[in-house]
Amino acid sequence: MASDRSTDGPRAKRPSRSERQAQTRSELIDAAARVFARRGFQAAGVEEIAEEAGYSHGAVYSNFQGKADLFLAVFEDYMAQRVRELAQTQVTLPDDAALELRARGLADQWMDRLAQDPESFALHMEFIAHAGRDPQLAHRFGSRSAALREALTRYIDHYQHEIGLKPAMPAEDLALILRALGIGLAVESLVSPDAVRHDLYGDFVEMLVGLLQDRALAERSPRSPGAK
Amino acid sequence: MASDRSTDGPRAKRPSRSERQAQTRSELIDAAARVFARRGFQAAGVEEIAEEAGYSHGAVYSNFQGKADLFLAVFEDYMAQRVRELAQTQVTLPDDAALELRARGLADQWMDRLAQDPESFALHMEFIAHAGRDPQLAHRFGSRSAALREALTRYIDHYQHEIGLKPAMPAEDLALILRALGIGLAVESLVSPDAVRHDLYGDFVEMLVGLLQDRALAERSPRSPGAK
Amino acid sequence: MASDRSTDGPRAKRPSRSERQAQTRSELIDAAARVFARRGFQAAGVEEIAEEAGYSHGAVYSNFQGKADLFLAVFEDYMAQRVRELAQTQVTLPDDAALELRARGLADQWMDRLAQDPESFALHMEFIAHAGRDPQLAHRFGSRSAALREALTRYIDHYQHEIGLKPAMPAEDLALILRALGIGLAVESLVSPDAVRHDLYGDFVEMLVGLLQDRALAERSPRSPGAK
Amino acid sequence: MASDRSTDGPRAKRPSRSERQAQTRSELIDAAARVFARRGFQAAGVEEIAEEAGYSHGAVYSNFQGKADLFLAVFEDYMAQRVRELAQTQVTLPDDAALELRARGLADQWMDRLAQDPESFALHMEFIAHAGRDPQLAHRFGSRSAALREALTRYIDHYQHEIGLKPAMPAEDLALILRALGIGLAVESLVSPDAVRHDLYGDFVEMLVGLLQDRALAERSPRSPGAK
DNA sequence: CATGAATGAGTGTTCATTCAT
DNA sequence: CATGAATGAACACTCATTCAT
Repeated sequence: MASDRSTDGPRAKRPSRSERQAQTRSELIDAAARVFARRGFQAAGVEEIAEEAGYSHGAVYSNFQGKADLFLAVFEDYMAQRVRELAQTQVTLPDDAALELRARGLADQWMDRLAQDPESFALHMEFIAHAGRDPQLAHRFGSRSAALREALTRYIDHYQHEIGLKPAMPAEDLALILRALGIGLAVESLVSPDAVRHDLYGDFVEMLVGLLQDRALAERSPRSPGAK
Repeated sequence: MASDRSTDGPRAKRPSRSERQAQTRSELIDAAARVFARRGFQAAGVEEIAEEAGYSHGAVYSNFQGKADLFLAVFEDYMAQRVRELAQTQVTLPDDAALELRARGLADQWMDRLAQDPESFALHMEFIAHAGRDPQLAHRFGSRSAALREALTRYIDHYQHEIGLKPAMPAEDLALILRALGIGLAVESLVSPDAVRHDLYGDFVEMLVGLLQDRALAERSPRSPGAK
Repeated sequence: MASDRSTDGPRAKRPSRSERQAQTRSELIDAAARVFARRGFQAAGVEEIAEEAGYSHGAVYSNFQGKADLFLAVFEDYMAQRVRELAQTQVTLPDDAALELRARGLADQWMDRLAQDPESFALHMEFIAHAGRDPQLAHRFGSRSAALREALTRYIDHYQHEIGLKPAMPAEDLALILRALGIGLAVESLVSPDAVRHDLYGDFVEMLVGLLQDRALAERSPRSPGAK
Repeated sequence: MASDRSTDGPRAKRPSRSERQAQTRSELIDAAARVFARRGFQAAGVEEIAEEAGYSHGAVYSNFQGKADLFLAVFEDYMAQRVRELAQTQVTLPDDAALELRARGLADQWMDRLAQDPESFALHMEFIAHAGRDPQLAHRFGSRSAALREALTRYIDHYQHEIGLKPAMPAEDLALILRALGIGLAVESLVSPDAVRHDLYGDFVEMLVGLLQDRALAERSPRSPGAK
């Protein structure tokens, strides 16, 4: 929980120096998000970004270490947004929705976003490739990615518990697999846009969850000694 | 038509013009493969590649349209190699190996290669990101990728038929999913090297195939209440 | 619980406004002297200097017109120091020391300092070159240099009078020549460190003064080779 | 299919590739000399230089390692010119001119050039200061300077022998001293243009040579008993 | 007076590509 | 076909300086 340190009460008319800087920073991040998405990481010029935000390019260097640092700030915002979205989903969907449908819901959401905004995904891939040659950068990127992976893990864990699917596979692994699948499909659709049916991810996830549930049920019921 | 044969021995095959060119081309491709893997697509210099092959950079432009074209040639070779490898695997493994183990074999092979040579994967991701902003390039890249996808589809199809798994999911989709998963896990491990267990891919695939088989059996078994 | 600030110490001399400023100014100059010597005029950053002094870079602009102005202040201090040093030398050396040895003493002092701290000389050269394109700056620099030149002139004049060397060359010219020689040798040793013997300056000056004295004697008593 | 490969032998009208490059190189050097003199080393832009020569700035990087390398090439030409000039002087002046006048001739020549083209001198000082922080550069600069120093040494040596001045001071030292004096006076006149009389250098050199000659004569004369 | 956010001028260098030889 | 001189687009970053607080 954050506390407000302001002493001048609720009506601070004049933005203080640090408020103004926070605003500048945030405007730069927003502008950068647009320009990076539009042009890609490497093709985007620092000047171009600053201009989009209505500042001189020097302002970028006043607020960030450099282009890569600015990108990471954009990415951090983006991931925070995704985490919030996931929490939202958890609340929105009826809690008693069939597990398959919840899972497919997340998958479809991913594919929808991809269809709507393939640039952002391409951008992230580009940055990963860029960071792949720079361990320091890779690490900074990775730690920002972790938040979402962990949120997804918690999400899955929650339902696994509820339904008793647990034994099939640790939530952590499942979360990783599902995310990896989403990423992989996105890559494939970047390369061969027509090769990836929009529903494929959802179909597969739904099927997978169904299979896991069936098995869980079968294992609990002593009557059917099962296959094999 | 043959030109003048000089007398430098019966079997000293004097390379013809086109043979010589094919040789140059192939030397350039090999050199490029090394340099691209070592330095990345964008960081690799045309000069550097030509030098590695023992030519001047101009030679590259005599044999390829440019850097991207050279890359595609390298990639084509690489994919052809992978296809050949897949065929080899099909032959090597005992044909009666449990399906799960075959599937896991492929998955493990992928992870092994990734562990050994992460650079190549990073390279391909980099190029995909690069091509992502250039539809023409993306298409050229995609069509080179297709070959492997198709080979994998045929491979899966073969076993699905044999075992009667067919209904669960079209071979094509399954191939796509499995590949996507491999790619996604590779991406994750690029970003967070420690987050991806080496066996995870194999474990999952083995489990998945097991589940599918179980279901197929169950569906055929009279005792189970009708299919969904 | 924070304690009260105003109770620290009984009668700590509270610096007045202008004393405080003079102190800041002087701290900045000292810090600048170190940083300029270490990094050179152009490579030294205003920020770096301010940091060395424990201020923000803005403090520099509150106390000086800019970087060049700060440099001139440093240079002024430096020259004042040299002038004081010259006066000191005048007092220290036995007044009846042979003129040759006095002259050589100054020369050797110059070479010693150069050997110990070539950076300062390089710094001055750099600034001269910088100011060379800016007449206003050159003039400001020149007027600070003049003080030392004049002090040296007076110094020489004093002994010329005493010994009656006067006619050979005006003290002003001789001072200029001797200084120029020192500067030129320093430049040479900057460019080719091994080309300049450490004693060369002293040897030459000693010889020169000897020659001048001989001639003065000869002129006064054309016929009698007087004793020294 | 006759080619228009001409067989025109020695009178090749068309400049060969390497001739053309030599020409480009030389044009760039000439242009650089002008721009460097006009604007200074650091203020001169590579683009500006290339433009002055009628090439793209890339041509500079095709022919030189970079800006500093280009400068060194300019400087090399400049020094070669000075060496040639010195040889010329040796030939031009009547060989029986009084030694004092020869010496003063060189000094005056130096001051004349300085008066005419102070920029070149300022430029060299600037580069020395620049190179002062980069030992590698300093060395490259120094070795180009050496040629002139050596030529001057030989020049002096020649006349010292002839007249029997030798013992006073080794030619090498004298050459160094005279050059250093010229350089130092140039520096002084850069800093305080009015402080340096144009004739001062010549006057001093003339006097110095006179003194040395007198002493040499005195030492040879049997009448002076005091010779060591 | 000191601070520091923002400015913006200033630039050498790399490198894919072209084209005359 | 191979060569390599020349092109020219592209660019992140530094840093002295200003000015509102």
